Amino acid sequence: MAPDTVSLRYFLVLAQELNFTRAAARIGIAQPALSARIRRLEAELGTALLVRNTRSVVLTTAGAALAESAPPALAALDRAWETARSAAAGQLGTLRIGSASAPGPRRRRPWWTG
Amino acid sequence: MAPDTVSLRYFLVLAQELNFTRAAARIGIAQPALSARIRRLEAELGTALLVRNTRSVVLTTAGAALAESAPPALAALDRAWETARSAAAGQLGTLRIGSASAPGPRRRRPWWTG
DNA sequence: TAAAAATACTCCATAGGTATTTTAT
DNA sequence: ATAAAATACCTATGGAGTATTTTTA
Repeated sequence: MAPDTVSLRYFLVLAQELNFTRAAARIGIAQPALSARIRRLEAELGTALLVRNTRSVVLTTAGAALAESAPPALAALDRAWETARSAAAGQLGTLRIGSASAPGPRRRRPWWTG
Repeated sequence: MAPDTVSLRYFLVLAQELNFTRAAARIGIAQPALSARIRRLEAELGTALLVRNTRSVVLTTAGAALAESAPPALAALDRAWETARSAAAGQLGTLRIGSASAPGPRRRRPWWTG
């Protein structure tokens, strides 16, 4: 069974940064917390995702494969989630015509959006 | 952000059974634990997924939408997970020709496979 | 020697369990 | 009266934090 999505999303940030300290900062947790997450994730998978020492962090084959295949799956999951939200909204039958297509305020992309 | 997949999978079992007691038994947890899970899931989503009383459990529009859209997303996630596993195996370069296509022992499908 | 990951702890929130109560037919 | 969901309570574990240590270029 696939792991909890949070660890997976953390891993994807790390796969971009290839630096635990920076990735942890970007996510907003402490570096040891990220280390622990990744360790648990690897334990669950049964394989290393990254090879690290104090000077470099590189993806293993498994890590690269996951970094490539996970994002679309997570996106699909997020869409499913939003589908449920909008279905609930649709149920109410409320349609604000005036603001429906008006763009909202610009926000900085959160860490979990790749 | 989409929730942890465990709650989502529990919900999908419940959406099939439409009975907390039976769904909990099928999953392998106690009924109150499932009730709590679903309550938290609904809180996170911000909408009810099911309308229940002691005599009936029915999906809301949001619940039905989620029950429909979540399975393919979860399947994609499981595939991503397996991809990483097999990439790791591939890395080792080990190919047992004799048993590669031989079917393994038959197992009962676990609860999370729909 | 400096930068970065790992380790060692402490703390709290979450999720599970059992026992019991409430509710609707 | 009964079946099923909800509530109450307790416990254990996971995941976070801070402080420190280890490692290697």
